[in-house]
Amino acid sequence: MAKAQFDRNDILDKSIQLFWRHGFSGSSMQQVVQATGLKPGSIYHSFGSKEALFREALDRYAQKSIAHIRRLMDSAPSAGEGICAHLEAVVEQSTREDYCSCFLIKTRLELAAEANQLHKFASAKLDEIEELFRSYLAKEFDETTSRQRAVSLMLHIFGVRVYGYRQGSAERMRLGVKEGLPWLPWK
Amino acid sequence: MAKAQFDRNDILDKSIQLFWRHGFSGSSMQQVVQATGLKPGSIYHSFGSKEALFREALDRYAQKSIAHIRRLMDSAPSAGEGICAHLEAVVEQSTREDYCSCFLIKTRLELAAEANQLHKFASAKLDEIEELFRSYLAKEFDETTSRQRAVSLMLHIFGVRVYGYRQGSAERMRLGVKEGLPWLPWK
DNA sequence: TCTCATTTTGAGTGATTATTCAAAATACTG
DNA sequence: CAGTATTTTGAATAATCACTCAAAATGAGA
Repeated sequence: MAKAQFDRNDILDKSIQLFWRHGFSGSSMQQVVQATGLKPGSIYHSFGSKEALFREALDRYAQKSIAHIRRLMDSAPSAGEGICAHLEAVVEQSTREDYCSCFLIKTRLELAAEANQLHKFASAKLDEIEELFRSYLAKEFDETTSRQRAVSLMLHIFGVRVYGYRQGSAERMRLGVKEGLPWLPWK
Repeated sequence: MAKAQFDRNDILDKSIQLFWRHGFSGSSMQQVVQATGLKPGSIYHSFGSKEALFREALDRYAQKSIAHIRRLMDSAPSAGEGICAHLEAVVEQSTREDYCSCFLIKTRLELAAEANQLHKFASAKLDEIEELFRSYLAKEFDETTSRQRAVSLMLHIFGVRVYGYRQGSAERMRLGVKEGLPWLPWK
C-alpha cells in the first residue's frame, strides 16, 4: 500500500497561514491548492472537506499556542512574570508587518452566526487558555482572585489582539495594559 | 424623472443586519437581494457594488454608534458614570441570543489582510470612538491620564466584544471590567 | 517481481458568485 | 397630457466556488 507523500503537519501549517489571514469564507480551496501544492483530490482524500481541513488547522494552531503559553509559564519565576512576558509578546507581535491578530479570535468572530462547529471549537480553545492562566494564578492567589484576574487578563489579551491593528500602538498598549493589570510585576 | 421607491436608510439597516452577522465574504449579494427585497439591478444602480454597499452600511452603523455614545456621555453626570453605563450596555448586549459582537471590530479583523479600504475605514471609526472617550475624560482628568485611560477603556471594550460570545459570561465580565478599570465610579 | 490496497491526478461536476444591461415602468416637469 | 430623465426589472454573464471520480501511479508485503 502506498504511503502519503506529503507531511501532514507541513500542509496544516500552510493552511494555518492562509486561513488565519483570510478567514474561512475569505479563503478558497483553490488558494489551498496553491498554498500547499497538493491537487484538489489529494486534499479531499486526506482531509475530507474545507471545514474539516480548517478545523484541523485551527486545532494545530491552538495546540501550538497552548504549548507555547505552558512553556513560557513553566519557565517563568512566577505566574505574574510569565503573564507579563506573554503580554509583551502579544504586543510585540502586533508590530509586525504581517500581523493578523489571533486565529482563534478571528474564527470566533467570523463564524458565530451560523452556530458553526468551528465557532464552538475556537471558543472552547479560548476558554481552555483562560483556564490555563487561572490554574497558574491559583498557585499564588486565592481561588476568587485567580478566577477574576484570569478573566481580566483574557479581556486584555482580546483587547490587544483587536487594538494591535492600529499603527504604532505598541507603546499605548503597554501603558494601557499596565493601567488595567496593576497587580502584575511590571518592570 | 422618477424617484427611488425605497427608503435608502431602511435598505442600509437591513444590509447592516446581514453584513454584521455574516461578514463581508460570508454574505452574498443574493442574500442582500433577499434581505432588502430589491432586485440586483436596483441595488447596483443605487449603491454601485457590494463593497460600496458594505461601506455605506458600516458608515451608518458607525454613525449610529458614535451618536449613541455621545448621547449617553452628554446625559451622564460625569465621564466616569457615562462610561460605566456604556460598559454595562455592552455587557448586557452580549447576553442576547442574537449577539454578534461589534460590526466595526468584526470588519477590522476580517478584512485586515487584503489592505482593504473597509478595514481602514473600520479602524478609523474605532480610533474616532477612542478619541471621543478621551475628549470626555479630558474634561475631568489631565491629558496624560485621559489618553492612557481611553486606551485602557478601548482594550476593555474590545475584550468584552470578543469575550461576550461565552455563554453566561456577563457576570464574569462585570467583575473583570471592575478589576481592570478601578478608577471608574462603580456602584 | 508480482499483487493489490492506497494515494495521486486533474479535468470535470453543478451550484453559486458578483455584476450587467436592454427593455419596461415610473414619476417629475413643462 | 406629453416628454423625458430616472429607476426598476430579472434573465443572463463569465468567473469562481467546493467538491468528485475514474483512471494512473505508487510502494509495502508476499
